[in-house]
Amino acid sequence: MSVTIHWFRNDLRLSDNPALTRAARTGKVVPVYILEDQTGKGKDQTPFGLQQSHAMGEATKLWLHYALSSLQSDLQDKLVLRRGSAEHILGELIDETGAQQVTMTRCYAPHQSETDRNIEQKLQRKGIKISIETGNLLWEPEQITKQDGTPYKVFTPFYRRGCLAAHPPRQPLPRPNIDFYTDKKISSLTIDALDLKPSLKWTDRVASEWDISETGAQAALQRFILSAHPDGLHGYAEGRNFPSRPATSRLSPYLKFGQISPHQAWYAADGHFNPADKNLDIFRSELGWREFSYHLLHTHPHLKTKPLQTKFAQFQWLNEPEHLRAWQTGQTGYPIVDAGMRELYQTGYMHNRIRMIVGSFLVKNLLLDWRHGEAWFWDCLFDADAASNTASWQWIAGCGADAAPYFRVFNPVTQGQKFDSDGEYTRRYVPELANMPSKYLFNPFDAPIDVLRRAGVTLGRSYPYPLVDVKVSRLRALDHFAALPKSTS
DNA sequence: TAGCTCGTTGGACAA
DNA sequence: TTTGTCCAACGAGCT
Repeated sequence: MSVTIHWFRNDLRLSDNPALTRAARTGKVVPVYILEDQTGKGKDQTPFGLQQSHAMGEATKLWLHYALSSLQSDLQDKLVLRRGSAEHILGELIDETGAQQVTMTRCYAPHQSETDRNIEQKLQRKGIKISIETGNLLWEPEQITKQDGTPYKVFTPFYRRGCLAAHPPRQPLPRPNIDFYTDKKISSLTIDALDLKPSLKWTDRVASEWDISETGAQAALQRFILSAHPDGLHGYAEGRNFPSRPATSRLSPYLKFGQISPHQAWYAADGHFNPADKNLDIFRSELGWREFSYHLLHTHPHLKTKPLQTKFAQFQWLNEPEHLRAWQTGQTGYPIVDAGMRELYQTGYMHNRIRMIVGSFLVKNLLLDWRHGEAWFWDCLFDADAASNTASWQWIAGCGADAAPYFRVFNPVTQGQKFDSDGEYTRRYVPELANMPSKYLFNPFDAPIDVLRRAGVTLGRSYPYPLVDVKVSRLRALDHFAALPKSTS
């Protein structure tokens, strides 16, 4: 009897899981999830005193709790849950089950790649076959290079000439039939014993906004593909810019945990859309951005802590903890920024356009280190991903892979007027401004006193004064950025 | 090697 | 109110 251990990691799904399919084809399967205690490991000290570790954020833990619970149910309660070092636990399980093979999906975070290499060597020495399959990226990071063999640094050529010209992504696989290895002596922890659910009050409310399961992921994808214009893929090119509309896929957390594969998302519109449809093209290019982030992380393992453009290492960020706290808690005095930061805290998610606005505000208007923003998102966002989160923060800070001019600074007032013109999104998350007329909703500090009075707003009491003036702080940012040395890495 | 084009998402201001 | 132009400048990527 041939026994294979499938080690679940960021591939918490049964369908389109090449490594699990391989295990199922070989014989009996022992599915295992190992919670590796990373606290205190992989710490990376930045020059600004920011402690950045690879430990899971609170939102990640909460999502994982529910994701494992649904996976356990999908696997008919056969998922073995353990806690500790993966190398040690895989060794234990091999001894207990007599498994001759381990399958797993490739992960790309630098600390994971290192662990994988060690485990691969040790298992091979024991005569165990190990299969690491590509399941979570459409193209392997090292596979896409320029003609001279070096990695791309600009998205468009990476995606158009690199990815699209290479080969189409493989077609998704069906859910395999699994013959489980069963033995009462194989012990497993309960999900509660993994202690992933933070004891904070917000957790249940946050989790109730999502169906955290593989089925939930597929349902989200179907809703997005089949929704009528402008609330789904049919109106994606334009609709995705408006935070009050349900016009984005909201697949990011599912992709992060592998409850859906990018291949499934890539091909889901086939049969419903013209292959040349602009909306489909833009949606796929968003999947391309995810690939690009992994490509950058692969070529720059210190992406989380070190600016990709080395000239930024000397940048003089301000040290203003009260400003950081006001940004985190949605008390900056700029309603669109505060709405975004409160959406993040209340739902574990933030609309993409709003992410750019709050990011630009932190880095450009407040001149605070982008790594503070990255760390806060890492803790609060369900979809916080080792590649996308860091690459995107570097992008908005201007120190990453963005060739655009440094003077691009988002104006939180005009962005609000443009993309939330009726104020629906902003009023939802900043209810103390619910009665402000739209004309002054995004800049209540400009409103005449009688307008404020009628809206029941007292600046400094019911809603804060702005932390900084956007015009003044924009010019200050331009000065700082212009002073950077010309030559770069 | 030289030269050319282009770069996810912008803002301010003038006409 | 809308549209066009400039900001001020450079590296990536390709031919």
